[in-house]
Amino acid sequence: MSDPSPSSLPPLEAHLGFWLRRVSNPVSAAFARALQERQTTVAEWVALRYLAAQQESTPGALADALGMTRGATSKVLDRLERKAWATRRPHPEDGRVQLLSLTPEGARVLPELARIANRNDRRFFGNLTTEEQATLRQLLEKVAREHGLTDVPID
Amino acid sequence: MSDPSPSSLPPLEAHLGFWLRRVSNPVSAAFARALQERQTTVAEWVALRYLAAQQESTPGALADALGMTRGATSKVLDRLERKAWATRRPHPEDGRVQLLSLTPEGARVLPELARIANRNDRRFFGNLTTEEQATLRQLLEKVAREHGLTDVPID
DNA sequence: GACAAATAGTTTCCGGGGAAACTATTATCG
DNA sequence: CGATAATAGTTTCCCCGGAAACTATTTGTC
Repeated sequence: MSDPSPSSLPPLEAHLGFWLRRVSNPVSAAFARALQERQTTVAEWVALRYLAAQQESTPGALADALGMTRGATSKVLDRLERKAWATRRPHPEDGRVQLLSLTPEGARVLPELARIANRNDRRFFGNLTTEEQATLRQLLEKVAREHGLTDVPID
Repeated sequence: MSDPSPSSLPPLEAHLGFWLRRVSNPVSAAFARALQERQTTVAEWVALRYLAAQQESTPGALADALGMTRGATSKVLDRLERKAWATRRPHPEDGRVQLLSLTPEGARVLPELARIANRNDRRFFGNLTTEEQATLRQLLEKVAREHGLTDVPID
């Protein structure tokens, strides 16, 4: 808590950010490799889930939901459109806005992708008890909430 | 059954991997931006910290510690050497191995980088109680341990 | 109404990391 | 001993995402 003396060695204490990366990166990497078998990225999966829950959304709202920049989100939408899993069409009243829709084909692949996500989650967190899983989720949600990272669709 | 309507799918927020990414990515991104003021990446910071704790290590061991591929680790070492924060020298007995060392200059910048890391950690996790921080760390460590993602290697 | 500011989205450029090919050295085993 | 496998590291190629510049549209202000 109190800052150490300047002459002492640098505090090599494990930061929580370190442990988050330590766990999150391998989990996401494994998930990414699993999704690759369906030619899909993690961002595309999250975007698809969002579009399934939020009809008539926009790229800006999707960017907030993904926790990504609008530029990166634009490219995610390019890939989804190329696969015909989502569509963009102009807003009828505001010429700046694009309206997003999930295609039937996009909805069709969702269950398979969800299966991959479930498997990956079980693989990494299956050894935690139900209570531990709930605690971990609550703590992460608390941090997210207190930093405005909660633009997740409430379905 | 076979009703693939999106509402029948488990909610996206059910996955712990989702919440991990949700929190970890912004934390790491903010950290990366802060480190940029010292022309340093997150991987370089972790590598530096590792080299300070593990004298006479090797690129392979460092790769394991970073949770990165050997190729990526090789490039991290390139950057550290270019900044004269670390050195590579051939192993005297095994011609395949490189021995790594932290330079005095590298040791000198460590406290400043640690200060940035501390600030970032406080910013994101300062609102958690001491107990919550400990719990979060324990849970993350447990997941890491059970998947061979150990922190500092045991000699 | 005209012009500046704000908003939405896209594009361009660049850097970091993964996968796999590649080089070099050491270990294995017939 | 010699061929092959295994190990350590590096390099090459590619994809993804961020930052910032850019286009287009709408809003605000006088």
